Amino acid sequence: MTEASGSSHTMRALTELRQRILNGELQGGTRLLEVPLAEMLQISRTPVREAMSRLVEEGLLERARSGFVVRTFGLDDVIDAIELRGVLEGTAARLAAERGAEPELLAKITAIVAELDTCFGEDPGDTDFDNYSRLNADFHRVLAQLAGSKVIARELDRVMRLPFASPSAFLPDKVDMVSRRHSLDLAQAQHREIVAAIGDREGARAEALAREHARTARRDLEYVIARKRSLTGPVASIALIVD
Amino acid sequence: MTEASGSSHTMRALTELRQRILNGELQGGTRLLEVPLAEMLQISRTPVREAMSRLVEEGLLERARSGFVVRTFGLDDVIDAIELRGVLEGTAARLAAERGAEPELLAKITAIVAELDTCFGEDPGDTDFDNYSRLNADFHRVLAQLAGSKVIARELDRVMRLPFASPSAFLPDKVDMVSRRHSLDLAQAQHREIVAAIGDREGARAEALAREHARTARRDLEYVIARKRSLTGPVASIALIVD
DNA sequence: CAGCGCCAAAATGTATACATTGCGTGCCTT
DNA sequence: AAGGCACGCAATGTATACATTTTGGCGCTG
Repeated sequence: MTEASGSSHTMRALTELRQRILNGELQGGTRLLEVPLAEMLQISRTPVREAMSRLVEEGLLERARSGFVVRTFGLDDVIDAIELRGVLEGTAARLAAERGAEPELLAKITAIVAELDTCFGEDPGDTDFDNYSRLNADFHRVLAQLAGSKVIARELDRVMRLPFASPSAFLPDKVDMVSRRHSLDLAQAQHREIVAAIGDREGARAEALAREHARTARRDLEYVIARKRSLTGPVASIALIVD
Repeated sequence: MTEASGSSHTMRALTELRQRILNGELQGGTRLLEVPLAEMLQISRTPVREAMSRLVEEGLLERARSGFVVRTFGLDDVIDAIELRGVLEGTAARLAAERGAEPELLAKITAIVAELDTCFGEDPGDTDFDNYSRLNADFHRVLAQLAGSKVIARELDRVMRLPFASPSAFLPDKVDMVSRRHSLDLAQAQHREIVAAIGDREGARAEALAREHARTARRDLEYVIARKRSLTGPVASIALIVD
């Protein structure tokens, strides 16, 4: 939605490179050379450069003395990114409460929380993780908007784009669904509380709750890392990064 | 220091454009066209593009559907940026206290605070604003490092680069030095308290103090805006922006 | 008169050739 | 043999020509 959908060469290079970085194919510190990449993608250096430039904006690459390198993330950085997300979401929640959130957005996030409930079946094995993941991402997106601040929403968006700061990154497919379900129950209760606090204009409480929510996510991540042998899919990068 | 010193065409364009944006010559929302800029700077479109791309990274420009526009900042955004800075510096201070700051950095920031004292002469009119401004920037830079987190330092750096979020942006030359001096006294007292709280490992207190410090900066800004007729120099952009 | 669609020109996207820079290697000098 | 200078390669920086997309306006039509 935020992404310009263009099918130009730049976009293809952007998508391709982003994927390879998130996959872990391109490890942190790897220098990206324009010519080999251009040859690999069968395009000229120009759109490659353009794509790399945008990946710097996204925080996945860094500019070196000359050229670009893949940004390095260690376990410490992962933890810090989640901490940061919690702080920013806390701020968003507090400001939403203090300044009074747009009723429309408040209704929207309430609806999302309600819909999240439908992902939880009777049986723990019955949880709709995919749907939860999508709705959870929506929750955090709307939360970012609730403060009604372009500046804050923008920085929050930046942080969430860091490959692991996203709250949906910790929902791997096949990992011990029963105990994951436990985490999600807790997270869902927190969603409810955060929205309630904003509705009640209790800024400080909303902020504290949002921070706690992120702390839960961090614990989830630590759990995932601890069992990373059984991981596949979108979190593979984390498994590689923290090796 | 962070800035690559290169004297290439790209760097020249970057410097030139940045200056014109901060000057207010290029107002928010202005679309930047490559060809006219290239002609103006007597260079080709390539380095112009490159420079604009980097200005997106700095947060001064945005990418539109196609091309670039100068990012728009309103008074609300200015306030939010300062709020955000306070939150991030608060986080840095808290983490520094919780995790234990590097003694070397702690010594460094203590020295900066001490040196800041030397800027205050007996007479209010005797204040060395320039030196204060420089040291104050150092204080905030070191504070950003104290958390020992690349991720947090990076985002904080981003926010501080926003033209007005920087705590040194509110020290215009000729404006009512006596009452400015009052603000600086307060700010300096806060500097001291923040460092003390970090040294004492009082995370929550350090966080609260850093936030309060930013709130002081916001009040300073509001004061500056209120009297903006008498402004010149680096804050001229604010005067334009909030008109 | 409003709305739709198409055309032209202006602006960006892309390719490619050439310039410059930085670094490593090897030879020459002492 | 060791040090330094120079040459050359490889990579990015820059210019420019060409392709594609976007946009705004004009005229047609309902």
